Amino acid sequence: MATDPAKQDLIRNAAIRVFARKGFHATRAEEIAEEAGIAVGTIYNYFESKAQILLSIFEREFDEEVGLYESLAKSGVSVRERFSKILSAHFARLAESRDLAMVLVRERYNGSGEIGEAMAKMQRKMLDKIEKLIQDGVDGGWLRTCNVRMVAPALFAVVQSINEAAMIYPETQQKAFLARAPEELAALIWSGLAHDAKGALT
Amino acid sequence: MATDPAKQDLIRNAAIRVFARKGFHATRAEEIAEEAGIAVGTIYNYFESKAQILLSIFEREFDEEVGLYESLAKSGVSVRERFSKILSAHFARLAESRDLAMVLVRERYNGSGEIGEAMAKMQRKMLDKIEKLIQDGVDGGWLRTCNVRMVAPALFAVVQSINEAAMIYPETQQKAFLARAPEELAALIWSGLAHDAKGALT
Amino acid sequence: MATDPAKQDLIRNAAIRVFARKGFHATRAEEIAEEAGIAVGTIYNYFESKAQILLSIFEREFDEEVGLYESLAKSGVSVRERFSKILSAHFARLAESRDLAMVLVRERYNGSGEIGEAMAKMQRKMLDKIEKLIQDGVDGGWLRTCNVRMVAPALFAVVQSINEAAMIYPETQQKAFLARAPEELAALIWSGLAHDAKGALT
Amino acid sequence: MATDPAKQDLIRNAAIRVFARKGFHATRAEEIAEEAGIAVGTIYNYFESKAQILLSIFEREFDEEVGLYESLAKSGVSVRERFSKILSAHFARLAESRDLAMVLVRERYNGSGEIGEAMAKMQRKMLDKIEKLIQDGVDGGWLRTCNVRMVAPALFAVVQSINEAAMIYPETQQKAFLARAPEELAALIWSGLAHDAKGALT
DNA sequence: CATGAATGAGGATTCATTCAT
DNA sequence: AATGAATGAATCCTCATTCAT
Repeated sequence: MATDPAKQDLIRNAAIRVFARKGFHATRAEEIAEEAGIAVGTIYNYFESKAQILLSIFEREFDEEVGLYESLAKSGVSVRERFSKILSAHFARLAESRDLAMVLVRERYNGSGEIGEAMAKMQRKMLDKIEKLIQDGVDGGWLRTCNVRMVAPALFAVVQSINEAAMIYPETQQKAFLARAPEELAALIWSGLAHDAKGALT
Repeated sequence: MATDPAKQDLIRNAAIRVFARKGFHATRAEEIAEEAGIAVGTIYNYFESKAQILLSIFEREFDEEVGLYESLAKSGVSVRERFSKILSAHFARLAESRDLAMVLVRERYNGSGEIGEAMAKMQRKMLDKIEKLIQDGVDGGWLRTCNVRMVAPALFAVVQSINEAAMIYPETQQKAFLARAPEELAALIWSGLAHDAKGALT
Repeated sequence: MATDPAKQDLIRNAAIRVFARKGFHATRAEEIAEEAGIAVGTIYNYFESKAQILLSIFEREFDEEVGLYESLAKSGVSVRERFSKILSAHFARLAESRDLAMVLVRERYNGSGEIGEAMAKMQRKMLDKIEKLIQDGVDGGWLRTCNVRMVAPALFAVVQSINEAAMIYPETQQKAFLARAPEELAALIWSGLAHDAKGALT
Repeated sequence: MATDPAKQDLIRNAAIRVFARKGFHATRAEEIAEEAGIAVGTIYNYFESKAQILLSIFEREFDEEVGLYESLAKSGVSVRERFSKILSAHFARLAESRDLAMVLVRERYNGSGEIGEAMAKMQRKMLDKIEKLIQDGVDGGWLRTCNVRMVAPALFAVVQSINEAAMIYPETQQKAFLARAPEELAALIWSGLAHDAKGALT
């Protein structure tokens, strides 16, 4: 089992492109290899299975996002700013790679067996972070009292809905969505949660 | 190709249960037949393919939901009440069948080829309805001005997020989620969209 | 999983022929199917795996042989006659199917994992029977005292050596071997090779 | 193609250990390399293929055994002593390496194609030697008249049966088997099993 | 000579779908 | 219409072997 991280990235990124085009299940290992410009066998020098590639795509994304949450939690910035930062960072990443965004949305529940477990675990961890963020806001008086276990997934979903919208609407409208997304969503979320519902996040 | 609707339902409902348990791709036609208490071959007297079963599950759901929208649009009730009615109806259906809810969320993007097209089309249609609902609210002064193309999917996502939350959190907590969902989500959505953000939907 | 025993036999016998020709490992599932005049998939309606076919070949043989031992044990015939009967029966079966004989010899240790375990278990069971047969002979005064745990496998091996010999020597000499085998082996086992040995088994 | 005999031995011996553990077919070239403490590629500097390693294991063994026969044939010792010497030498080698013994028994028929031919050829050659040994005994009046083409493989098998017995019975009983083997087998071969046989080989 | 990552042919197994009964 | 055994295309993954470093 080889471990060169550059080649792992090569394969992972090729996989992202093909998964985005055809979906995880419809993608054959050969196609990933072709896209990466390598032989099929090489894939299996770097990943245990096709499913593991998918998992590693999610892991990498979640690690980064969770990392952001944790660094913000330590940074002492206000909850209001944390929301801003997170939304900006999130959509910046999405803008970077439409393919990645597509895969993250489409294949969220496509793991099965061990991989499915691992992916569910990651999502739970992610939600825990969001819950904590909201709870901090409530405790600090920035946000109204609410059921965090319910609001957290709702926020998570709202943010991801932009991806979904972009996928469903024609290609030409995708850019516009992403550009306006942070502002619009912030307004939606904030006005819904602000203690006295006074104004948007801006 | 036989058309007895009762048997079609038998098969469709069996499929919903198995898809919920194992996911669309991991489900074999044989398993659906077993669950329905019939032979594999019989499935193909009522559906062209496994994918068509999935499509028909979505079609039925979307038809019902879209029907509700349309009847509400003609009924002349206020936008505020329309939201109420839609959320109630939606969660009533979810409460009826957790399995159905699970399938609707998980398999949203699992169609490929023709079936994928058909499913995307349905979702677009659904969003159109929601957009129209919001636009009506804005035009009537009930809702603040917003980008409907963006807010519509967000609302759609918020509502579905409850399903996702229920799936990710352990079984024991699922009941509680569903019980509180309509109230909590209404508050979230309404306070976020109401023109002067004055109070919750209730 | 279908269970028609006739078709199971069809497949098993086809497998015996191909295994004899090419060896277990060099035989592709497709070849067995072709030989049986069916499609590959059908094999897997009747056997869990290629290895299971091999196991089932051995099981059937061992069951028959063990059955013979058990019926002889209950029959009250002398040990001397038991040897006679067993040798005759054994070589009669071999004469029936050279392919089967070949497979039984060649693939004795080719199982691995679970199948390997199962095959080793069968051989142990077989040896137990032979040990018991010899012990009875010793207890009854027909045979000299000896280490049954050692002599049993030796006898087992002697009998099987005829197969091996037939495999190694050219085809034309195979018939002759089998015809003379029971007599010659009985003499060897009973009296050894020393010039002044007492007499053959008859 | 390198020819350092020390490294060839290193590889061959590593292969013997792994073949004994997992069987020839289940052993990957990589595992042999690991066991030998070298890289996979190195194996192919010393052997043409994995099958060639197996062949070379057999060749070495057979050469030694055949050499023994030939030196005995020239030495003028009695047939009775030749048997003694051969059995002692054989079991001495077995005692030295259980792994080797295991491989010799298990993989006897696992060659295919050219390697299979070569291995069969060696076994034929071996049997020729044994046949000659027996024939000499018969001609010299030491052994009773018998069908040498049949008795030779039987003797060969009897001796190897000890390996098989050791493999099938649990590890703890293996030592005991080997210690008593020469005596017990000599008795069996020389005098058979009949109660009134004349006497053991020594 | 040694290395070990890259290669890609090869094969077992699966499973949606068909169709003879 | 119902059945379920038969079909065989499809695909993941393995692993012996090569060869650039």
